[in-house]
Amino acid sequence: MESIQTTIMTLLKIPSQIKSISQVKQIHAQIAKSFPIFTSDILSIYTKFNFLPESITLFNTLPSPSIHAWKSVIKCYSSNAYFFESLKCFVKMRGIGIHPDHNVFPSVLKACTHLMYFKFGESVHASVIRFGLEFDIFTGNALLSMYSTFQRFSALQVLDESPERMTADQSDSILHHHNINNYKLCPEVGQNCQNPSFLNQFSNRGLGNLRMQSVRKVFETMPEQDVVSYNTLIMGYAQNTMYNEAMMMIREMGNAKLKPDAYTLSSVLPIVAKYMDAWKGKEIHGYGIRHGFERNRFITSGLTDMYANCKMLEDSYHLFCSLPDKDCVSWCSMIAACVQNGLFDEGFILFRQMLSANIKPTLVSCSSIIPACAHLTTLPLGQQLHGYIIRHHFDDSLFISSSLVSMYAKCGNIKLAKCVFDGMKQHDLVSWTAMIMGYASHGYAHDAIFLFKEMEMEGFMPNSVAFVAVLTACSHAGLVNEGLTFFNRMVRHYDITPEFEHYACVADLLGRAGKLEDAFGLICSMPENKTAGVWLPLLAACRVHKNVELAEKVVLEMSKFDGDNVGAYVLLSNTYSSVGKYKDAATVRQMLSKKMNKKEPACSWIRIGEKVHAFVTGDESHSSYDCIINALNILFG
DNA sequence: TTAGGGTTAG
Repeated sequence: MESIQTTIMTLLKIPSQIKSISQVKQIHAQIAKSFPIFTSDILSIYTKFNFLPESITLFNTLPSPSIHAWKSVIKCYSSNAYFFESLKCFVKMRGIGIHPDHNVFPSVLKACTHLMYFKFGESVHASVIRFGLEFDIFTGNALLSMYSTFQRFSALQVLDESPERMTADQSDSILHHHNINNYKLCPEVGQNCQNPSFLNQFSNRGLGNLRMQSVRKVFETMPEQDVVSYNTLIMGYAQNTMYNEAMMMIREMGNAKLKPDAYTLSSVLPIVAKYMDAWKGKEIHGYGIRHGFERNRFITSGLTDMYANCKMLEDSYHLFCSLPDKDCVSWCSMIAACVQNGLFDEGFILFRQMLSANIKPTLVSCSSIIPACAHLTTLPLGQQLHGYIIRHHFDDSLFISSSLVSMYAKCGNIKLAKCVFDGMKQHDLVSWTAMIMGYASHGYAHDAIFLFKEMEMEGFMPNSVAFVAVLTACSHAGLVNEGLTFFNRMVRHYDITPEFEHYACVADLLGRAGKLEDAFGLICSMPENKTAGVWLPLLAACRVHKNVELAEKVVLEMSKFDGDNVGAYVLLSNTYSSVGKYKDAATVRQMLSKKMNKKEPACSWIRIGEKVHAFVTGDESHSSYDCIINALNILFG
């Protein structure tokens, strides 16, 4: 008996010597029989292994759990992502008058952060101050993380309702006299963040800046900061698109003699990707290799994404291939890299390879590959994916629904697109825009405009993409006044700087309506990006309205940056022909035939059944070539 | 004891 007791005492004093959960269970069984006084120690060992069911069962057998037992179970709940239960336990503990300590607050604050319990988190902060633990580095870091997360949603309230202004008695009474069930998601955050007016609020970068200042204040009031403190702030800046500030923090980190770790690198990579700074990205990659982070999953996925964003797909793929154990995120990063760079077939090949490697598609991988179905107009594949999505209950996701709406619209089935849109429990700006664009591309301009106005009435503030959609609708339907009104509202009311796409839509709209000089003037007023995409529709309009003089001016403008544009010469030649200037048309055609040799011919294709039929200019190799030509002759009379 | 990845609309 004595020797068993000695062994158990030794193991309990050095729990790190216990190597498996079965050993814990053996010790537990022995202690439960002989030494119930050690039950609390066994509980802490169960929680060390994050073994939740055993921890809870054991905890429930304790007649009056100690602070040690309470904090073990609170931590265990939090570590297993049972955040609500963790907070309930914390409230119960406070309710019976047990004082929390520096071990328990980080777990509780983590639970508040994940649940987005904004006001409850503030009360916990007040309690931290009441117990004099605000200078504990772990608690401080947990607070920093909590406010950094909250700031993305409603951190102005952090500034206005700082718990530092509460008295100790106030904070204590909050945690003593409330019911955790009253702390459902506070209205500004969490699931309800789809609330449009709220979205509008935090889409403003200026406010985001102000919010991060409050997080920075928490950082500065900490008596000391470690790597976690810096990383938390850097992540906060990065997630708030305050990239310069994030980079500044890395420099400050160096001044504080702290070395960037894997967390730091994975926070910086999205910034480098955003700025398409491949040189800096390579530098980070090298630093990662030198410091042993080469296999870190967060870094490898960040690098894959960064290289893809910098249009260095080969580097992305090389890195991806070098990974010995690819998880679903590795696959998804590479698939998304292909799809976002227009390599839709390659995206599909990888998707199939992922399935062969027994990696099941997740919600995210599904939403990455659906746009490939949309662009390749492969409806059967898209429908198969939709079936999979329904079977796996991914269809509640806004990402999934928006991509499905877009896919069905692009594949020609606007009714199914509307069906998915109407079936959504809630909409966001992206899903509204997908549906508006669907209507616009199908020529249902009035439906698109109606939906755009409905979206505004619902309180959503349209962004530049939503305006592209509604302007496309106006352009396709020739709704000149409506289009110009939307364009002006975008600039004056919503303060959105027009981009290439907006100019292209309006120029096209004016051109189709015969207001050729207005269209020319608008394009000339563009500050940059006067590329072929914006001139060609005007040139097409010149042909329709037989305006040779303006067509020549347009081609002259285009020759300043794209002298070999075949489309421009075809349209100019056709414009000459339309007014009977056949000699000029022939001259342009001669020039064209010389340029054609330098150009890769365009290709179009159609899917019939399971087969894709592709056609290239001048290619007569298709087996049904004669039938196709006969059919075309019938169609064109 | 505290911090992190891939996704949707042009």
